[in-house]
Amino acid sequence: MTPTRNDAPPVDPLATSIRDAGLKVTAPRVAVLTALADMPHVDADTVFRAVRETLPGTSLQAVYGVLGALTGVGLVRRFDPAGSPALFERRVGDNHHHLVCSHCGTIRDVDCVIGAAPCLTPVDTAGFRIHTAEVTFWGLCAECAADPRNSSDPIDSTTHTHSEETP
Amino acid sequence: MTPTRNDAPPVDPLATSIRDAGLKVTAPRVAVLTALADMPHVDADTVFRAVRETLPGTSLQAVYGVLGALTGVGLVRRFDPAGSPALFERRVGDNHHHLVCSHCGTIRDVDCVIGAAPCLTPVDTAGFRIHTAEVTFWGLCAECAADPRNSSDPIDSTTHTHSEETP
DNA sequence: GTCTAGTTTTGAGTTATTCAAAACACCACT
DNA sequence: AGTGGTGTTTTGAATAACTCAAAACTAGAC
Repeated sequence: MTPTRNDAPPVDPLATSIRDAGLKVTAPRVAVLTALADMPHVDADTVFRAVRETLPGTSLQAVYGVLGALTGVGLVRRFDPAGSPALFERRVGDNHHHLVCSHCGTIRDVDCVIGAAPCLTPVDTAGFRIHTAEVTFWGLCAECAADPRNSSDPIDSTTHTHSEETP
Repeated sequence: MTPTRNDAPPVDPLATSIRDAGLKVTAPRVAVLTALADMPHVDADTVFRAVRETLPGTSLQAVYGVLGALTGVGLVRRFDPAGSPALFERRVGDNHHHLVCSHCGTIRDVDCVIGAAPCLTPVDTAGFRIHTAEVTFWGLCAECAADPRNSSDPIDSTTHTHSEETP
């Protein structure tokens, strides 16, 4: 215990990162970043519901706006798997990739061996000035692969719901 | 010239491929495949407008249905770049990848060095049974890179329109 | 404390896509 | 060649995920 005067304002690393990125620090922004700290890959609506817990009255549009702003300055990364709404994550700057379960939609990060983007370059770049190589691995997660019902699961790019089906 | 009897019915390779895939051969299906033969990466609406030329009265829903069916049997490949509607292509079975211009949305195919999917495997598969590695390269196409206005074009994943901006 | 550019709210609109029921047509069989 | 039945397509409507715009608000520079 050090019951001394406390005149040093608590430095909130979240607020600092927002400010350092050149954005104004606002409650919705802090709330969105906080929500993303708990949940690795979430869509805008999930962020919205999480933000509402701590900051009721926040609008969904504000969440879209905040996510857009944070993504724009590189504090958040956006990732659009086919058949799913856009997902957002705080892990940023390491150009990692994603494993997506084509049956239940679960997502796992996988490290990029190279680290920096673009970690890959095509043989023929067709004159493009490439800045990113986005890699998405599709497959069955351990859980879905273990379920005998999925043993012959095709590449059904339409069924990315997180549902359990009853036989 | 061999002006002989012609009693062998003309074998339509398109119709044959559809039938061989286990689907009924219908006019909309042939029309969609024909349209895709001309256009490498198009969205459902573009296919729809092309199909209408030769087969008026075809509904957009039919086009969605046909594209879904053809994708399901592997005659067509679907690809969902972030910020764009789903695109369809007939080039199939070679696991090729895509170059996307983040400024104008132009898409170019790039050969997969390996050929078969998954052409890549992450170091840690987290127990996933991976079947595909989907690689998308983002950058500026030669044309957009040449335009000095785009020389500092950021990774603006929101501007994938095929528009020209007037200064 | 005040001002102002940047944010958020409020309210509405759009786009891409899917669902469902009824009409229709391909093609296996007679 | 006709016919039946299942798979397709049409018709009509609904939905999810996002975007736009104007008015109200507020963080932070002065």
